[in-house]
Amino acid sequence: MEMLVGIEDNDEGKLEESGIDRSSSALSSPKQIANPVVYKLVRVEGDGRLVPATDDELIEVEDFLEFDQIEMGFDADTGLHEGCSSIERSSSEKLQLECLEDTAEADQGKLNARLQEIIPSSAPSLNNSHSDQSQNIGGCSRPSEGQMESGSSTSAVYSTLKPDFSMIKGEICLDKLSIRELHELFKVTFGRETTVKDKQWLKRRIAMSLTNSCNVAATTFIVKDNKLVKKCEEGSDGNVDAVLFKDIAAGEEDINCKDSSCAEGTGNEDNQVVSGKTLRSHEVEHDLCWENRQIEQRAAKRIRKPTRRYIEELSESESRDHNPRLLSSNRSMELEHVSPNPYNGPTKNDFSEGRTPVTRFDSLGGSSIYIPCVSRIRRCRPRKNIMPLMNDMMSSQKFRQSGGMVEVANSSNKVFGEHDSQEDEGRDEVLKSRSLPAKFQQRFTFEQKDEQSPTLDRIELRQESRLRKADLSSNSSDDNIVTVPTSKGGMRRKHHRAWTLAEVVKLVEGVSRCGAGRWSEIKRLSFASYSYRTSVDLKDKWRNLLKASSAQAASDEGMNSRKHGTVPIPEPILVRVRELAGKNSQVPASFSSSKLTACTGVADDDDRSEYL
DNA sequence: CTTAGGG
DNA sequence: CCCTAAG
Repeated sequence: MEMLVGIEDNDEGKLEESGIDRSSSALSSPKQIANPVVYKLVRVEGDGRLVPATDDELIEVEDFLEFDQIEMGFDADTGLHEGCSSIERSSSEKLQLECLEDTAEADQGKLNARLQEIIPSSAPSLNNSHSDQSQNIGGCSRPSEGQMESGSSTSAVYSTLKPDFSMIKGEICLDKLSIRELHELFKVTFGRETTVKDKQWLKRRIAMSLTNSCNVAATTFIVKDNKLVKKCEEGSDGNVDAVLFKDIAAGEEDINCKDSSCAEGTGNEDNQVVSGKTLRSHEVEHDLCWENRQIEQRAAKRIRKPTRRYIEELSESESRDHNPRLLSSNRSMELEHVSPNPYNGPTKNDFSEGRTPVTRFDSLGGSSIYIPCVSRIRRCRPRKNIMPLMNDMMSSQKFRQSGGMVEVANSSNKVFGEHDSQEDEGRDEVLKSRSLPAKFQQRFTFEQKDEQSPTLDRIELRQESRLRKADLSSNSSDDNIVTVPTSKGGMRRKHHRAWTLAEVVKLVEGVSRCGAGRWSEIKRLSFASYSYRTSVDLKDKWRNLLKASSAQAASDEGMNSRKHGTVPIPEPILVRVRELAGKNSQVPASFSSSKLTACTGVADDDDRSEYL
């Protein structure tokens, strides 16, 4: 014979107090179970029927309970627990009552319904319902496990009602107990009467007492060797049975640390549904509280449904904050999946591929290697990073579309390695840019329009191929990014990035389009893809180009191509630079104003003539 | 912040 | 490339 401890929602006697009408609400929704819980000791017959416990049995149980109680009891009542206890105590009864209503509302509907079905009246009903109950019971005892797996969160339907409250096969399912029963059990356990109507609270208390643990995740307990072992809760699920069990579990969860939160039950369910995270986080918190108080740590994870109170708190203070704390402090399995904000997850993912890692490393002070990348990123002027990123994406896409240039660039990159980094950055940026689809698209189109003419690209390719050798040497050396300590104390990355022909061409084009001096513009338009080239860099490069062009002009022959050491800039480009320089000097204003349209047209013509 | 110029 | 002054 097993004794089941169940909570019966049915007891309407308590309803009076709660003032909730179960019949109406209860059936419809579990949430509405506000009723008081009565504990009744029931004996489970071999056939699964529930029979009211005899005095003797009660006594036995009492002893049992008392025993545990002695050990743990004070926790529950004494209020030794810090936060929880105080809360419980001070507010417990009143709050609980209040809570009960709320809570009851939520869960109880189901419970009531089920109870009614299964157990019309607390004791008698049990008997009647035994068939179902028996199964349930079985479920409770063992099923609880299943429940846990399934996950109670979804529906914390208390409805579970089944006869579980009593011990079955060594298990005690508090969930099933009625308030009266719970009260009784409470009395037995703690040796005092309680006016608390909150089933959850009662269950929790009892459970705590029984388990000598603060962690009372589940209402169902397994009694082993006179010891109660909590059953896990968890499961929620789809099966009916599972649901029942789940409900139970849920109820218990609610019970956890916060008495005050008792009301949660009801609200919790909703909450759970809404956001598992929040709930869990709360649960965790509660758990922590308990743990702290009692220092008892049960490996068992608690799944706690957030109470309304919690929810409110969360909403106010931000569930996220709580979560992290919880996680850190209390690391429970559940938390992991729940707690992590979706936010983080996604973010990580996004970044993981791209730059983020690098950045992290940087922040960490990780390897210098990564740092460079970061620095590059940083360098990008535009906080508007998005723009650059977008541009990068655009450019890359564009390149791919166009074909030639890109391919060349890629190949060169591979060879040099330098480009690889570039590409990476580009990717990263792209990743980042995801967030701005609209802009991106706009940008993209824009870019396409603006992009260099195909001809140019081809030329660049050719040149690029030519240059590769030179670049190669230079690049390889260039790639290295060196960190230099700054006077300020900060480390400065000095990364020398050789200008590729493609970049030069772009620069020239940009200048032709926007005019010299509009570096930021050029940067945006033509160098979006090169995150590491800042407007300043463009300016500097242009300055160098001018010098080179003039020098070249003076010497007449392109020195560039010949000298390995020097940057091999194709003559056409230099020529063009020269022209642009002249133009700019002559009519900078016009360019600035006209920019794209006028400039482009003119510039293009010039450019083409040059290249062609 | 972007430019311009010097180092 | 970096740094800084200037708009």
